[in-house]
Amino acid sequence: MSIDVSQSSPAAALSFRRASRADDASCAHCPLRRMAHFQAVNAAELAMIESLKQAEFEYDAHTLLVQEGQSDGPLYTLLEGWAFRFKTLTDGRRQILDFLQPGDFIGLQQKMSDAANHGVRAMTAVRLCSFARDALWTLHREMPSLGYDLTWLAAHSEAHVDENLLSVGRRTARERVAALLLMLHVRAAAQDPAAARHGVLMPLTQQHIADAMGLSLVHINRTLRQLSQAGLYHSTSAGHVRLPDLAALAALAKLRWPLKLAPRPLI
Amino acid sequence: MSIDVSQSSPAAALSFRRASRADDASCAHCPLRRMAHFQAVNAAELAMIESLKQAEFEYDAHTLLVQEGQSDGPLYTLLEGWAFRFKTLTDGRRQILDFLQPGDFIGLQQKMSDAANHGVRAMTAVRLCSFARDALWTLHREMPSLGYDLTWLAAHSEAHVDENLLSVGRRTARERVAALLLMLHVRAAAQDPAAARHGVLMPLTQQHIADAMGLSLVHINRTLRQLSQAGLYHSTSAGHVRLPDLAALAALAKLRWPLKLAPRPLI
DNA sequence: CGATGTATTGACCAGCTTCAAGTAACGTGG
DNA sequence: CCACGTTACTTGAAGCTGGTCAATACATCG
Repeated sequence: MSIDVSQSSPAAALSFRRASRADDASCAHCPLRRMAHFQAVNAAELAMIESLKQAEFEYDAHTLLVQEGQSDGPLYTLLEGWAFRFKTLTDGRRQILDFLQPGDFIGLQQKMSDAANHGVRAMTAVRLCSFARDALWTLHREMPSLGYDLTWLAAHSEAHVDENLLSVGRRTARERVAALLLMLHVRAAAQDPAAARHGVLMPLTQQHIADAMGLSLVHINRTLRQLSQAGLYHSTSAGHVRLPDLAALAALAKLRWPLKLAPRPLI
Repeated sequence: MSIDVSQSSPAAALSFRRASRADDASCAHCPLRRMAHFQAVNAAELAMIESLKQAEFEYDAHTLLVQEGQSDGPLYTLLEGWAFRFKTLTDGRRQILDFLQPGDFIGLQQKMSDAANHGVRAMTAVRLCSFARDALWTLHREMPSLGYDLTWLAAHSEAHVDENLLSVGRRTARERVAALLLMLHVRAAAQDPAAARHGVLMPLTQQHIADAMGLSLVHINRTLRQLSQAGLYHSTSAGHVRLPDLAALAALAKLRWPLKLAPRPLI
């Protein structure tokens, strides 16, 4: 059983720092927008996004970005680093719902109800772009194309959770780990296709994998070892992961393959 | 292991019939709109919805409404009956993602990508309201308040999957069944608060519960029996379910309680 | 140089699956 | 009206997947 105690840990509570708005924080020069992985925007859309942007923040790894049950939580776009969404049971058992990578929107689901029904925690140091509280409605009203993008993001966020639910509900431990590594690898590689040849940076601990796949830490360890011995998984230091045979992993995971990612809207 | 063979079953393939547009199928008189459970719309919004509505269809129980991988699938609002969304592995194992009740939107996620990444199957006879293929973009463009509602629906659909993922990943069999029954009961009761005193109509088979909670049919049977003997669950004939002590079930399921449902937008 | 977080491995066992068989309810056609 | 097919539900027995407990190794870091 995995218990989430980090909320009450003083280290986690104190481990954040803020950065005021950087000098060149304009959305036009946002490095994410240069990636082919993200959809292009026109000038009007860019101006609208810019006008709703409030500031950039930086937080340390392990910072709690959104608390479960929090009302009137923040609205962010993740610019740098990884985070995860999670839910806990009343006795503390934690389930990771999905992992967030640069470009992902934080707080959309929560703004649609009176309180957040999941928490969000940074896995690495993160850089965030924060938006005005009423940005969602403003986007819809003033710029329907961006409102449409919000629906797109919500739908695709659900698709990630759908895939994880399929894994946790119907895949064996080996299949789950293979599927998760594969999905994260594809998403991470899409952000930097060139560098992905030699492996991809995936700042996961085995505890993260366990909490995402509904398994115990011990069993994840044994399963990773199996995959490693089968030559399907190789992890170097500092979270650098190489998956030498993606197709074999996909077959093992009973995953439809190949997987092609559509360009994402970026708000 | 649960294998989904029903796609290839001739009974399922032939078991649908269509109904042409009914005489009084205007949205203004839609019985769903009279429920307090759904948000009110103004005249302009109602006219917009009406203009995008194409026809009403009726299908028999077990009909496949959306096929996994289908491109250019339909866009429906479920008016009557229950359905479920599901995904399958390449070897046929099936996971139910969530259950759809009247008022739920079908096809939103699928329209946001080039192909449906999940299937939808009717559990009972269903009545559906179908919309034009480009209705999503039209709604966003012409009536931002309804575009916002679409985002709302997508976000809340994800919340259901989140809850199921928490169950499947971190709850024991007893807790999972308790949580599922409770969530479905609350949603069903919201549709007809008056009738809910004496139990609620839930057209679930034990196989559905098994496929939704990632357990085997046999184990669901034993678990339901336990709950029944504990006096927490009572099922009469024809899928009428009574949960005598909701708070006790919630405590058993480690679910935050009470659960209040916000009024849903209805498109 | 302890302190802390992460990874690793062994031993034991329990929750759940699988296999198997049988009952019950219902509709359909002879 | 009964025989039959179909679907849903029930129960027992055996065994496997993965959990729990425990101990150790290893790294980083203030």
